[in-house]
Amino acid sequence: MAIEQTLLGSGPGRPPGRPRSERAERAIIEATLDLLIQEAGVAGVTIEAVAARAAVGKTTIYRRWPNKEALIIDALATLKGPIPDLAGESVRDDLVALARAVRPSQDPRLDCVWNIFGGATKHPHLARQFKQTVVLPRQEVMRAVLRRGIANGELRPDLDPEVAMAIIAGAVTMRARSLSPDEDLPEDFADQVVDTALRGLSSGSAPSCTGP
Amino acid sequence: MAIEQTLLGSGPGRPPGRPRSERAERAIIEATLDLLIQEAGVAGVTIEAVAARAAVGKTTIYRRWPNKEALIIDALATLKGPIPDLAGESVRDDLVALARAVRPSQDPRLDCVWNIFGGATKHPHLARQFKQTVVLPRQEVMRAVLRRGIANGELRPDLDPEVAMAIIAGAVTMRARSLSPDEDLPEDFADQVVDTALRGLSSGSAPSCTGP
Amino acid sequence: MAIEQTLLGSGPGRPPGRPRSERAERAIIEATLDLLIQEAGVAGVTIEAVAARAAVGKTTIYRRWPNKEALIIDALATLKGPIPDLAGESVRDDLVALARAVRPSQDPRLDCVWNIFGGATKHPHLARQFKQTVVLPRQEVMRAVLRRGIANGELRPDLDPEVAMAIIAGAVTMRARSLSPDEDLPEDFADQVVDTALRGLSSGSAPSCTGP
Amino acid sequence: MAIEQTLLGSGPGRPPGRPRSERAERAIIEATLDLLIQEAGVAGVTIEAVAARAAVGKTTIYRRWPNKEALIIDALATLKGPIPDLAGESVRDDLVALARAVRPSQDPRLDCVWNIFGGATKHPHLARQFKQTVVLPRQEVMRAVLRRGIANGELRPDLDPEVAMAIIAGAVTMRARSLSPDEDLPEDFADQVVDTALRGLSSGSAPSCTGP
DNA sequence: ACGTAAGCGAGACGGTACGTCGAGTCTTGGT
DNA sequence: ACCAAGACTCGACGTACCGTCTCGCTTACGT
Repeated sequence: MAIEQTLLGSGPGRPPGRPRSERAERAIIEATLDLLIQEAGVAGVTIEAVAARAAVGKTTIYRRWPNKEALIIDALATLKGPIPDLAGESVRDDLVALARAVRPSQDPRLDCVWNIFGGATKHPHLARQFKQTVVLPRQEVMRAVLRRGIANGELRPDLDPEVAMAIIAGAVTMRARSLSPDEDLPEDFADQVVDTALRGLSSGSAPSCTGP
Repeated sequence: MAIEQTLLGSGPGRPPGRPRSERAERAIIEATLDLLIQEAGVAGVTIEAVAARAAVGKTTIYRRWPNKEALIIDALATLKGPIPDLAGESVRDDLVALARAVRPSQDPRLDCVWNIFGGATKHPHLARQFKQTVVLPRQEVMRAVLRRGIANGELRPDLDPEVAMAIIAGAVTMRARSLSPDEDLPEDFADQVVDTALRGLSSGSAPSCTGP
Repeated sequence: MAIEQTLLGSGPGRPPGRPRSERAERAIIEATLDLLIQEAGVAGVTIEAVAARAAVGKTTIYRRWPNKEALIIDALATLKGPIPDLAGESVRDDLVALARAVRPSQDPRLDCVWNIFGGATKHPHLARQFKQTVVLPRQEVMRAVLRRGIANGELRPDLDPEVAMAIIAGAVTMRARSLSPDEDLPEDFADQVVDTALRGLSSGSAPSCTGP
Repeated sequence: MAIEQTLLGSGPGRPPGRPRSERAERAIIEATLDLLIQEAGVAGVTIEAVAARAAVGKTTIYRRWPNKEALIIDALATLKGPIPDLAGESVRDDLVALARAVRPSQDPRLDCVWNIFGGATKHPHLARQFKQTVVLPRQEVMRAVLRRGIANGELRPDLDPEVAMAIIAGAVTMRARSLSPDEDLPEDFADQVVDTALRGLSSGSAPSCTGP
């Protein structure tokens, strides 16, 4: 999401002038994340503090990101673990894998991102961009899994994938965000959620049982 | 959550001096909410702007709330509609009613609150307080409904109420927060979620049927 | 030259709100002058340094002066000694008194002002204002003395007061500005200049002698 | 005052490598002067602006001048017209010629220089250098003229050349620096000053006339 | 003809200071 | 004891230049 050093269609040639320092870029991201956890929140992240900790001029930060929010987003995006590889056999197992990836339990910093981009924020433009690059790809994968389940009969044929997605992803994130900073999600919470959702809450589960 | 005009054991008598202006208090809350929606975000809410718009001195605000966050929480708490009265007959209907109340669809401002208090925030202390006063009471009601359902056989006996709560509340809020500012939740989303959750996602719903 | 706390025709009543701190104002001016001499130049005067040394917020400075230059001018204007009282008997003695006042020898800081406001500067507006408040009044006094001399016969009747002013004031300031920072004007330089100017440089002094 | 491309005793041979571009040097000086007048002040002269306007890299400037001040001095030194050729007959005429040269009326940019180097400045070192190369040579010429006048009887024998110099040069520069940017010195101001100074201000001019 | 040494435009680098904004506190006179 | 107004200190914001440092390229000589 950082400002790209544009080439303007001039072909593959390097742009003129001194190239940007990769070292600086890394140091800035690192410093940002450090401050996020150390200061326990977005409020503690100051461009000036980031610059100082990364031993970098403020200019060098602003050359890459237009403002503080954008920097934080980018920093958090690097935290968001990769989309997990799915076994592709059992739909249930794939859903559990995805649910687990919502919150890689080892990194509590990730949660911040959800506080910054919910609905109304200071920078709706960036929120949109964040959704594009981080949220949507994951949703797409889950949607595919759900469709596969519907197609191969593992899931009900009349299931609305959007509702199902909201249920699984929503349950995990909601639970994650109600944790204290020191707590952590129970190891098997993703499993529980997926199993419970698959089975259904009601004792009857009528429709599918009342089949002929 | 506002600072109460303390009595400190001085008996039941009115505190001395001029009483606080109710008019000012209302104007402040109103101004805060106006700014929240008008500026489309927490960032646009400035104590100075609130004071100006409410035609009130900054002092008058700080006399009542210790800081900006507290004011915003309080303002949002007034938005959060009351806990709905439940018919108490069908567990399914009660759950739908609660799910609907998560997001009184007429007021998009409500969403902000979830952005402010997720996990790591600037003021964990206030987040905790917010949870106490706003979130927990609602959870308690839902938990009661779920327990009732388990007890009377409408829901599976082995259901974990926490997981169920995460599923229903999570699905609705997750969906709400992925809306554009102008969109709104589909009228019957809460119904869909509850019905889907009750029924289960899987086609088999085996476990409960295969009981001896 | 500072920004006045305007009353806008509201009569003699005090403006509302907390009044500006005289203590702060004095401290700011003092700090500015200290830095001017200590750092030996305008370049060493930083708003941030002034604020720090005066134990004052930057805002408090900017509330009173629109920018750095204006502050420095005002600070220097306080240095510029008052217009001396003139005996009013001998024109020669009055001119010497005025010439001496151009540069109150005890204060080398004064010179800076001339470096800031000569002709072309960053802030022509302020330069004009400075001329109005500081330079013109002094010129007026000297002009009056010269006119008196022309009228009462002490000076030539065909003398152009502007030229005479340029000669006397110019000679002193030029000499002053070519001093090293540690040097000082010779005690009696003003006397020498006035006497030399009165007498004339030429040995003949013809015109006035060759009169009939 | 520019940094010379040093030879270090290697004889008369050209230094190796690509020689410096004269075109760049000229463009830099031109750009500097343009900015000086266009922005009406030293403050508007930015190395970056100069580089941009001269279509030159900043490096190319810094290779030649150690800093901004030095560049400006050098630029202004090119403006300062050459020391005029003096007829050498009438002392009065020579003084007028020199007085005129103080401010070649066609170029208002020249004045700036006096604003930069008066007494206390940012770079006393450079001010000294400027005096050495620009001011002193002119003073020397004027001093010689004055001495010649004293010797050949055109000027009073007891005249102090320093005082006389201050009077003539001071009068012209003082008058010049009190001009608006659009005004210009009256054509014959130098003449007036010299004549007035020679004649003396006083009506009596006694001393030289009352000689035996 | 070709290598080598220095110049060139461009632009990123670490800094310092700018002038602005807002937070939360303090101080007036008036209700 | 309250109120509005507005000044107070403090600290971060995002911008502009400074003077330095690479980049890849372009001269011009001395082999």
